[in-house]
Amino acid sequence: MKSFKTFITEGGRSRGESLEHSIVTAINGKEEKQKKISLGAGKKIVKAAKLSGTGEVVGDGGFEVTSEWKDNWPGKVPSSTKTPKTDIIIGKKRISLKAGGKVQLMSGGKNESEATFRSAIQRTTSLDMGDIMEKIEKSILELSPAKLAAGQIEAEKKKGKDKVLMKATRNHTKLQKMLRDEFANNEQFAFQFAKEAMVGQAKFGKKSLASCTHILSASFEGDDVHLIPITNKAYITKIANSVRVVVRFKSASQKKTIKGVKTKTGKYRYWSVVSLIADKIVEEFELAGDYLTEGIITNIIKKIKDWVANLWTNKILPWLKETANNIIGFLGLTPDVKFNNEINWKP
DNA sequence: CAAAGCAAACTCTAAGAAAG
DNA sequence: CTTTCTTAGAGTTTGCTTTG
Repeated sequence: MKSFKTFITEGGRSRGESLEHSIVTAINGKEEKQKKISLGAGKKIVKAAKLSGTGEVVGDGGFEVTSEWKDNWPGKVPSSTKTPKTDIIIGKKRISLKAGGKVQLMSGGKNESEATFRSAIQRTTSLDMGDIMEKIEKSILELSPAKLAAGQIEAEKKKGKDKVLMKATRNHTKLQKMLRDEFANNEQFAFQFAKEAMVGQAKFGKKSLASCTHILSASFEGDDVHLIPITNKAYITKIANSVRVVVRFKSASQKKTIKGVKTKTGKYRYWSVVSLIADKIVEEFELAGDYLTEGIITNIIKKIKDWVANLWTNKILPWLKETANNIIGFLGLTPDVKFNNEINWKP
């Protein structure tokens, strides 16, 4: 018989968390049935991803952020922002599990967004970073910290009376457009921003248990399994290119406890967030093809050989001469991957 | 010890797209 | 032309930790 407490926590567990437990119990011996997860899903994932070693589910507590990250808060970094990217550890792999179709990579408030932005900028060497980046940063700094509105946010927006709320809303529109443009036009920036949101190396440090080394994606049924090391630039590029940037409010109803009963006051607290949403993460894997999961170099060479064989004579040479970027674009890699020393260009 | 603060899961909705 | 399906976008709830 399960204790009441166990019953409660199981009920309260999200589907993603349940799948974490399916996987971990599967690899540790006997898979335990989880709510909303069919028994066997964990085992299927373990097998398909070829996982080995002992598994554990990583809890929330006890992770510290780097000083680079801390700088973006005026005082203490709130512990609620310190959720690790790693969901489960199996053997030496620190795995972030992305289950189901839609995945939210981040949904950070002002300081979290600023921290992510800065870490991305610092890791971007692209030259075309004009004043747009300054504008974005300024806009991020204008994001709203939590405030209290008279009623529900949407209704207050319609009324238009709350000046602070209206100003913040205009800023959201502006910032969202700038970020979307930048994601579309500056591949390096998009890459670094999305990577940090997924992996957390700047936030927690490379060696921290809270930053992940692998992304594991699967359906809740245990199908469509992909285990990708975060060193796979082609994969992160794919995600960065398909991610949707959303700048918006989050809100929560204010509650007061009157004589032991929680009652809504009618007011709502709201704050700005920057979200990164990947809609069809599994399909992205399929589209990206097998060079994601297999030896990347081998497949690049194969790809080049096929390509060269077909097109060398009439198209390639002039095209190649035009700009090195064409090669990079074709391969779907980010520019700082060095590969041309090792490849025999002849078919 | 209530309230603030926060992320993430969960849920609803408006509006366009597709089907009948 | 009407109904149904899909989905982008947004609000709500949950479950913590920290603060005053």
